[in-house]
Amino acid sequence: MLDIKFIRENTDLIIQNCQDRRTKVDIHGLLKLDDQRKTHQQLLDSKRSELKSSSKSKPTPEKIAQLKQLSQSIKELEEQERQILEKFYDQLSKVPNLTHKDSPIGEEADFNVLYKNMEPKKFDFTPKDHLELFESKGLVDFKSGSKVAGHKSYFAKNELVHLNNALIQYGISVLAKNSITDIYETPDFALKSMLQNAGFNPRGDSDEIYNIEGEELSLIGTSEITMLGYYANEVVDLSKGPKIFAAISKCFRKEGGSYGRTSKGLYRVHQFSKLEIFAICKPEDSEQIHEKIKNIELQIVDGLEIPYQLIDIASADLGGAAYRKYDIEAYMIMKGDEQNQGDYGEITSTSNCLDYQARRANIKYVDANGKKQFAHTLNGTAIVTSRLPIALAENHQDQDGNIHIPKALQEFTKFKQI
RNA sequence: GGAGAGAUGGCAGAGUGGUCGAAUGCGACGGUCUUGAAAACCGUUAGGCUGGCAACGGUCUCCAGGGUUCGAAUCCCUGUCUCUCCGCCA
Repeated sequence: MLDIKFIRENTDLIIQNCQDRRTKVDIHGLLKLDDQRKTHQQLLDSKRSELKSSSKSKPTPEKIAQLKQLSQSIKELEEQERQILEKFYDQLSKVPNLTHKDSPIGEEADFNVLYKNMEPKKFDFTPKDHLELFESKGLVDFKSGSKVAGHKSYFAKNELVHLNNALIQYGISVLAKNSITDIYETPDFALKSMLQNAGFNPRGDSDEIYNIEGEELSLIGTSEITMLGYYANEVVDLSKGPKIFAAISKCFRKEGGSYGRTSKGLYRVHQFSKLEIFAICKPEDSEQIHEKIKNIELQIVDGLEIPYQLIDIASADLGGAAYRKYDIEAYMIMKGDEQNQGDYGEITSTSNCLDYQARRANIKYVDANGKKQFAHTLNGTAIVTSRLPIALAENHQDQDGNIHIPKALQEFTKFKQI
């Protein structure tokens, strides 16, 4: 969330930003709630003060009757305060983060293409999509997956399992080359309050999040949640530089209502594994670290020899927390239509959230003046199973339906092709 | 899963109904002393919200949420976590 004082002092900017982000929030209403909150607090404080000063020693019986009344009115005021605060924070948390000056303003499709590594291969045969390729080799089984775990679940088998493991190991090795050696395996579920810290809403009818019945727990959609939680309410020591981690977890997503060609096969599934990059840093370092994470992602995908485009996400598609977001989209046959052989589909995403998440999760560091300040947080995908195998299979297939394993991956698996 | 014990400031650890945001010790920081350091001594040492130009105030926070009471770190209930014992288990 943003600082209410900042919103007050930059109201026009915030209102414009909400428009750019296609987010409907009543900023003037929010400021009124803030006024209400303050006035109410002053009233409550003065009542409390009165009661407190009378409670320092035993009062006379006549006095007690008065104090009872006072105490009662405080309870009523406290109840009102709860309601005001609930409304206030509900509204405040809807205000999206600021937007980087270079992020394109516009709808989801208005992203900027920053870089393309190569032209997609022109196949001199009709290329298959990953589902055909994997199913023909018996490497993926959606039928059994659905039987066991419902729609869109699957069993990965044999070479695909080895490929997934090799990808993770490959990702870890690239991170290590970039001096990211701290690696955490996180819980795959977390308290709902932790999801909210990260800007997810596990309450109500979520289309995205699996809640665990009878528990205050949800399955995580990304280890960003657990990593943020790890540092929630902590003062992080950044005196020796930023904290940059790798985190491994399963990711669970409901993906409510997504059917059809563009989410075919492994593209949109309920469960996958992810090697994530997560960073906490001082405000002055976050842009540079964002570039660094982006470059690591490029290295990873370069090594896989997959055609891709790097895009700067447009304002309407940034979500609530990101200040700037880069996605890498790989060329995929499955994304094609009658006109095009294939098209680009997201495989990684890295966000700079500034102090938006840290403010809610209360993650601080000590600045040069010894003052505690909110840190900046960033995250980015290193490796994601399911989507990377799509890109590998569809771009490295031959006429016989074999999939060639790129050289960089061969170090981590015995297969040269599958 | 059962039985018991516990959760207090950066850390350790007092505090079982009123003047307690909280003794004491350690650590940290500042100062005196010293050529410098150590020791000793003196002092400072939570965060949020909020009022005020400021000086300086108000209030909240002793795991969390409820409750009892004129008044709660202290009493009651629920939950979370930690430890010990038993059970079960990879």
